Amino acid sequence: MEDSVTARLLDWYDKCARVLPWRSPPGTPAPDPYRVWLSEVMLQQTTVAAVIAYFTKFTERWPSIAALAAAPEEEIMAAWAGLGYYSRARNLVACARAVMERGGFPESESELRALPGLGAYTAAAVAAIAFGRRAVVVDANVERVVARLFAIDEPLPGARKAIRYHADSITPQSRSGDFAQAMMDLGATICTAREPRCLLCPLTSDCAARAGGEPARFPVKAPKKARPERHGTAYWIMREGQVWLVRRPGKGLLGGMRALPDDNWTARSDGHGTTPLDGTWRRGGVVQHGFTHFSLHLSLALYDGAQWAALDSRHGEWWPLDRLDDAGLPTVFAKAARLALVGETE
DNA sequence: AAAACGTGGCT
DNA sequence: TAGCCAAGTTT
Repeated sequence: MEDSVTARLLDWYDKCARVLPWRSPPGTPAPDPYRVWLSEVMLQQTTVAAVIAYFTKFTERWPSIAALAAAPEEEIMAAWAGLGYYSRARNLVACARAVMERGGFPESESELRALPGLGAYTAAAVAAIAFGRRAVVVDANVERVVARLFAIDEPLPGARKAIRYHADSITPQSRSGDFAQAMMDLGATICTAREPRCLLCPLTSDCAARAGGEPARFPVKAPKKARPERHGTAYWIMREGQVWLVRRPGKGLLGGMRALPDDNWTARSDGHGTTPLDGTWRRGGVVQHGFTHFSLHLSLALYDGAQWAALDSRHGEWWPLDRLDDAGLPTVFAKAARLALVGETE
C-alpha cells in the first residue's frame, strides 16, 4: 500500500507539478543549490505568492552565493524588509559566508543542519531537492497530508513523531526531492487546510480521513492562546525633507531593522509614552498591526519642535523622504510612515 | 519545551 | 471581520 501511494504521488507530480522560479521540472537536473537554499529559507512560514517577488529580486541582485556572501549585511536586511521573520536574513548572511568559507554547500543532511538558519525541515529539503539525497521532509503541508492519509487522531504538536514515522514509510529511496515537492504541491493545491478537493486528489483511495468522511478534521490541533493587545507610539521627526530613523537592536522583534523611533512597546508591555525630544507633538493617527503573538495599536506622534541637536547620531540617521522606500522599513513602520506622509500633505 | 518571531491572504 | 493559516528556527 505504501508503495502505491508513493508511485501515485510521483505520477501526479510528473503531470501536475507547479512551475516555480526556483524549481526545475520533474525528471530534469536539480537546480543550483544556492537557489534551492534561498527559496527554502524564504518559504519558511511564508506563502509562495509572497516569496516569488523577493526570490526574483534577490537572485537578480545576487546571482550566486559568492555574490550574496560578499554583500553588506545591511543591504540584505533592507532587501528582506517586508518578508518578515528578520532573523532569517541575518542567518542567511551568516550561512552564505560559512558556505563560502568551506568551499561550497555540504551535501549531507546532518552537515546542512549545522548551518545557520537551517533546521530539520530545511536541511532535509535541501539535501533531497538540491543533492538527490534520501531525506524525510516534513513541513506543515506534509503534516496535513500524512495526518489525513493515516487519520492520525493525536493533536499537534504531540503527533509529530507519528507523522514523521508515516512520512518516512512513504518516502522513496530515489526521487525523494520530487516526492517532497509533490507532497507540498498536493498540500498547497488539493489537500488544503479548509475544504480539501478530494475529488481531484491522486491519493483519494488511499486516504483514511477521506474514508472516514471528515478529512478536514485532520490534523487535530491543540487550542491556541489568545493574542494580547498592546499600545505604543512611533515618532515622526522631520527636517528639511528628511526623517529621523533608528536601527533596532540586533536581536528580538524586528531585530537589526531600520525603524521609526518608538516608546519601547514590546510583545509583553505597552510603550511608556515618553517622547524622544522636548517640544510640541501632534497626534498623527493610529496604525493597527498584527504580529504572530500580539496585536499592536501604534499611535503616530508628529514633531513640531526644533530641538534636533538632542538626537544621537550613534543610534539613528536622517533619511531623505524621497528615498524612503529604500530604507527597508518593516511593514508596521512602513504603515506608520505612509500615514505620516498622507498627514503632511493635508 | 514553550515562547518568540512578521506578514498578507483567505474565509 | 476576526481568526486561521503558510515550504520553521532559535533559545
